[in-house]
Amino acid sequence: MTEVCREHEEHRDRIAKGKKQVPDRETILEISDFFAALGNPTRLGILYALSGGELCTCDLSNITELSVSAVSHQLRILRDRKLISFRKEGKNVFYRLRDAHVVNVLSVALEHMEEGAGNV
Amino acid sequence: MTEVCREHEEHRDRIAKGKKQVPDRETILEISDFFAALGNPTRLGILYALSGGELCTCDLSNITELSVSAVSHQLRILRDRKLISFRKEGKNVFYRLRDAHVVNVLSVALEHMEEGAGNV
DNA sequence: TCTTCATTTGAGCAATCGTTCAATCATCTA
DNA sequence: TAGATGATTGAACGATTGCTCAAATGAAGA
Repeated sequence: MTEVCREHEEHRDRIAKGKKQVPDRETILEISDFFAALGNPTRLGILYALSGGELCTCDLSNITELSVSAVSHQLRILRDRKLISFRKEGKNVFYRLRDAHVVNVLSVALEHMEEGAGNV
Repeated sequence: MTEVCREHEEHRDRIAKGKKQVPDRETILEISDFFAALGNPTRLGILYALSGGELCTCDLSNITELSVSAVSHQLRILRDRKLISFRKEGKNVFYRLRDAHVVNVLSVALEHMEEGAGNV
């Protein structure tokens, strides 16, 4: 690490330019946390399911075909990452997508998949 | 898992609706792989750096302040996930972002961060 | 050819992740 | 109040991740 490949000026220039593009460490960590939350099949399934409207924990357990406990653990992660919010009604807890950005990101990802990222 | 909370019809209806929103298993895995690739600070830093133009492995090692080996391992993951492509020039290998979707996704994520996902 | 430099690769290891299981909490109803 | 039901929590575990280190590969120049 830290060594520039040779003493070529072009390397130093490129490095300086590239460095400018990288957000500060804290922002990087926030954003990668956000993506990491989406980077799991169970959580992604939960989010897609919620895009059709609010659902309670056991509904999500049913849809994902995972234990209520497993789903609850994942819901906590999605809550912590601010991707979903919830309301309590009697014994049930209903979850919903927290904002439009989640939906946007999901659709851009689908584009990426569909537009032949798999071939080319 | 699998049990509907009670015998309420509304649960069955919601579950049916939620299920319809979830893409098939294979698509879910593809998309979550895509997000998982973005869900790591090192890889995210690499992608942001590359948004300023192509860079070689040792440039990226310098920018990320990680060993060349560590960067190379992460570059392979980004290559496998089709997020970047590369060209060889002499002893160097120059990497670049593969398509506009990556940039789109990154900007939507930034929006999500900036628009007070951290508070509310 | 031999050497050097940029990069890749594979083994190894600590840290993290995702699930299960059992226990607990919270709310409703009898 | 007791019992039932929905949800959460924490421990435990195997699997995966991300790094380091050492070795291997590939290209350029002496």
